Amino acid sequence: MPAESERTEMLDSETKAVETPEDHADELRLWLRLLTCTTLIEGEVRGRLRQRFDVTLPRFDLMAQLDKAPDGMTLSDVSKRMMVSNGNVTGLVERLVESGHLDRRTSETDRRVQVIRLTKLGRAEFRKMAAEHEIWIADLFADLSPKDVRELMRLLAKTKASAQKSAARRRP
Amino acid sequence: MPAESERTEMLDSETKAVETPEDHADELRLWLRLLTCTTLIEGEVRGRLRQRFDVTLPRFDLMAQLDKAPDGMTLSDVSKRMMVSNGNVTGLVERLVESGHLDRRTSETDRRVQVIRLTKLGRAEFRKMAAEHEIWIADLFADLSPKDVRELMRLLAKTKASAQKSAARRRP
DNA sequence: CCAAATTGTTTTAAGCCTAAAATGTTTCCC
DNA sequence: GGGAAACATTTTAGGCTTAAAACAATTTGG
Repeated sequence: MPAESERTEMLDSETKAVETPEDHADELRLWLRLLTCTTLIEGEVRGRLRQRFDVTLPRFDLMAQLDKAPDGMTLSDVSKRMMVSNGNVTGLVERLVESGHLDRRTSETDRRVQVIRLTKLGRAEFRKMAAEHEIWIADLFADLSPKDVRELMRLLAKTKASAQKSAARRRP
Repeated sequence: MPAESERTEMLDSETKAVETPEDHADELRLWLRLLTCTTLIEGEVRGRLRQRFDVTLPRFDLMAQLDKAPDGMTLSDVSKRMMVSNGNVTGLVERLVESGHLDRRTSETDRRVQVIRLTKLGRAEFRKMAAEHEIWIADLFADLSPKDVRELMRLLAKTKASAQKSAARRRP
């Protein structure tokens, strides 16, 4: 009679005080695997963007956000969407304005706010890159069946929700 | 009669020249979700490490590698395991030697090679951090059932293999 | 109205990270 | 043995990233 109890209350007597350190090895392994996958794919995409278009991944990501927002976005919005710090966006935008890919203007109605959008050049270049990028991604995931993809989507949605909940517990 | 053909050869006549751009939106969404999960969890872990132990995530990761190798590792080994550039490891190690967490020596048998290992201090501090870290991870994944965890492990293994294959196709 | 709180952005200081070139060492193989 | 190739690491130059502090503008509540 094995005493296996996965993720349930402990059943032995005097249970409250026992404080058995639970086994979290599986979750740890899962996290490392998740990280490996992301690092692997991200590195591959980074390299291809550099070789093929001489552009960095963060610049591409920022342009991708703006491509979805024809009327532009504020720096804060971009920062939240990209999940990076405000200061990070400031520098990134500076360089992309410099290179002629972005247009930046102060909001008429709130002078704190900077609104940025893709220039014509920026949009054209992004579209070209995005078309190839999509193919790279498809190739990187090529061995997953449509069912695998659906299932992964579902489980990652659950993962995201779980992590957000955990983060919120700490930072209410 | 829907013309849906998921991930199969195209069946229309004159097929070779047609070059229909396939739809890769699902894979793209999957990649973005994967990236979101990783960024979310990584950011959370980074913040907790900083607040709780005043240590950076890369330092923690490097120590984690060394903790598994009591006899030490070469810089190349570390670099491969962590999937970061060589130069990156050089700097990271410099700072950790400086702070007394790492010991570095030139190999007796091959003077090109630097072997690094945790010092007593480094190991002790790492163990303390790792214990809490494991709990954080478990909490971040807390809403996944054991079955979810197994299933995610399986699908991510498949993903990793697929991505590696794709990367190898490009860089033979 | 106006001080305090909030919000949006930039600045700062430090560290992380990469790709590519440079340096030093060993191995290969003729 | 000796030159070429391979290997391990460091250096370089530039960019990315963060947390925290500083600054600026707006909103809020007495």
